[in-house]
Amino acid sequence: MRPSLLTDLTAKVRAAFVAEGLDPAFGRVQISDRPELGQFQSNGALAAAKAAKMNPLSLASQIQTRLETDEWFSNVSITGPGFINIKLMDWVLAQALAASDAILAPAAATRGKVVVDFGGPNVAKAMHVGHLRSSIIGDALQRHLKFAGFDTKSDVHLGDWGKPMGMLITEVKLRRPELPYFDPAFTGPYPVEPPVTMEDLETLYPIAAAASKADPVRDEEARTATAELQQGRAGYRALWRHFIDVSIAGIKREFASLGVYFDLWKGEADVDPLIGPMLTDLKARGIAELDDGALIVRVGEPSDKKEMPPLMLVKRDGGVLYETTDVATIIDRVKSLDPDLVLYVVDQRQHEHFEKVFRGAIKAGYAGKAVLEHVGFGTMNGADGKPFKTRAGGVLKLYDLIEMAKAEAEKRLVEAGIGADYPPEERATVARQVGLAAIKFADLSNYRLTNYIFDLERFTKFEGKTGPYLQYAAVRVKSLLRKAMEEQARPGAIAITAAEERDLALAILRFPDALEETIKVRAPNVMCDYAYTLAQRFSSFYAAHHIMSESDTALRASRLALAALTLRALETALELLGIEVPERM
RNA sequence: GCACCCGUAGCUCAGCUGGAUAGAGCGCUGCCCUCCGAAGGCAGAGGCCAGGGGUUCGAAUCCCUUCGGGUGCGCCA
Repeated sequence: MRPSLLTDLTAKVRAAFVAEGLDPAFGRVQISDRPELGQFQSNGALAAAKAAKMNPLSLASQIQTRLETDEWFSNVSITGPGFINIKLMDWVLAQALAASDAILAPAAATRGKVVVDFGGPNVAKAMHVGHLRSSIIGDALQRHLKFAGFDTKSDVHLGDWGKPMGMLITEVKLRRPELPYFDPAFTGPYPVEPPVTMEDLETLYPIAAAASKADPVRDEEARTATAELQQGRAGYRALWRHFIDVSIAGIKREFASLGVYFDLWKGEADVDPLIGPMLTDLKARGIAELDDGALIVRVGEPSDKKEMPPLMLVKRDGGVLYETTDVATIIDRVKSLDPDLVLYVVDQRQHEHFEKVFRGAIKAGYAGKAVLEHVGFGTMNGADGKPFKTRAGGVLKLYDLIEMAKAEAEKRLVEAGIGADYPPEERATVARQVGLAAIKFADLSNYRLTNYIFDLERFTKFEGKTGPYLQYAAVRVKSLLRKAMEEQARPGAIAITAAEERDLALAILRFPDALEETIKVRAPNVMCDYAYTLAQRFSSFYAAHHIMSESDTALRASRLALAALTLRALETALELLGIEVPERM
């Protein structure tokens, strides 16, 4: 973990507690709730006094006496029942800022290996708003993990092996039975040209799904086709391969337009070869058992508040499920990557599924040293509070959502009179960056488990707590620094003198704490808050002190340096959230 | 029925490893551009933290319970 001002302070206060013969855990320091009393506070004396049956005020006083000898502190006071308030010398802030390069730079990968499983697009299905949260949150988390020094591998985990594949095969068969893929006597080679386009698949899938739901005969056909595909029927495999290839091309485009990156493009089908041996192994060791024709693993534990259904590996009809591929994927990842942690950024509604898979994998000894963790999230709802739908009641495609956001951003730019003189390409780029920032920040700034209401008009507003506001704040600093450059005004040594500088410095220096907290709770809204507070503090500073007209050149140089550092911290935070900052807007 | 998530300002949301006077944005009121980008800043009004019990010196935070909303519960993903 990278050190921060807060961790340094905690170390000092801990030392004071230890010197009093108390547990260092009591020395935890936090940002003060009462800024007029101090910049930081420690409430440890209260808890420590309780544990040691001491008087909290006299204990706090002893800690105070020890802390007062430290040259870092300009003031250590006690208020209330024993709160310790701390103010730092301004030179401590200046010194920390001078050394802040270390806290704002990415760390070398020394903290272990993490696999982040997110996105989860399905073959043949257009990506829709349901994929948005997983993609945005997962991407933000992988960026944070990489930056903080974890060897991180993201995997899109394509949905390419379940019953939807069987449904599609039967739908194509119904429409074009003459194709060689359906002729059992055909010995190949099968055509190289795909018989369907991405658009075809997107049309066919909902039809096939509806048919399956409405007609038990069709459903049975789909089930059979899925089983035959999984058992290796050549024509089906060849046709399925086309589905995959056509789909992946489209899916890659979608993720690229979102600015979301994956290290690995694996799918459920990739672990198919592992499934047979895995089932054999589980049966041989008596971990899996037959129950009513299906192969299951009982994963209930005595401590369960309610009965946990078993992990189902093979259905009565011989088909496997995503539970099966998920367990096999753990085997695959442990074998190829041997991670310390695997994060599954998937809708909270699948929580029980993951609980079963994790228990099964651990019971079978497949997880290696990896901690398996489901990072769930809530739904994105429409204005009515129900999961987001288009006006027509359908599912909104991700592509269309992005287009809407771009158009809305464009509208705002026109309203604000920005970019009228920009070249068309730059205008389009800025509209895209602003639209994406609006969507991403709105999504990420809510705690991931809460359901939130999607309101594009509100998200794209340039005022208030929005992505575009943060971009604006960063762009404004860039503009200031450009102007300084033109006027040959150079940044210099930072000296903290004014209240707004102090507040801004403290905000910048909180970056490592925001980073670590985001990772610890796997929740990017922490970093969103950091970025927003930082931008606000800068705005206050900027409004209170006119920099370029400052006649004291040392002071001007200091303030320029503070502005430059703010920009660096803000851009870094936004980058971790997957938000781009234009040069101007 | 059982389990999980949630209920905080008019609206949208933070805060939840217990700590002082519960925060932000929008909206509302009033100020601030002859000066670096006002998409901004400053100040203000607005809350029995769903209700009720309990633990504690101290509860929005932990426990129990009621009500209200969402989700899930063996052969879909």
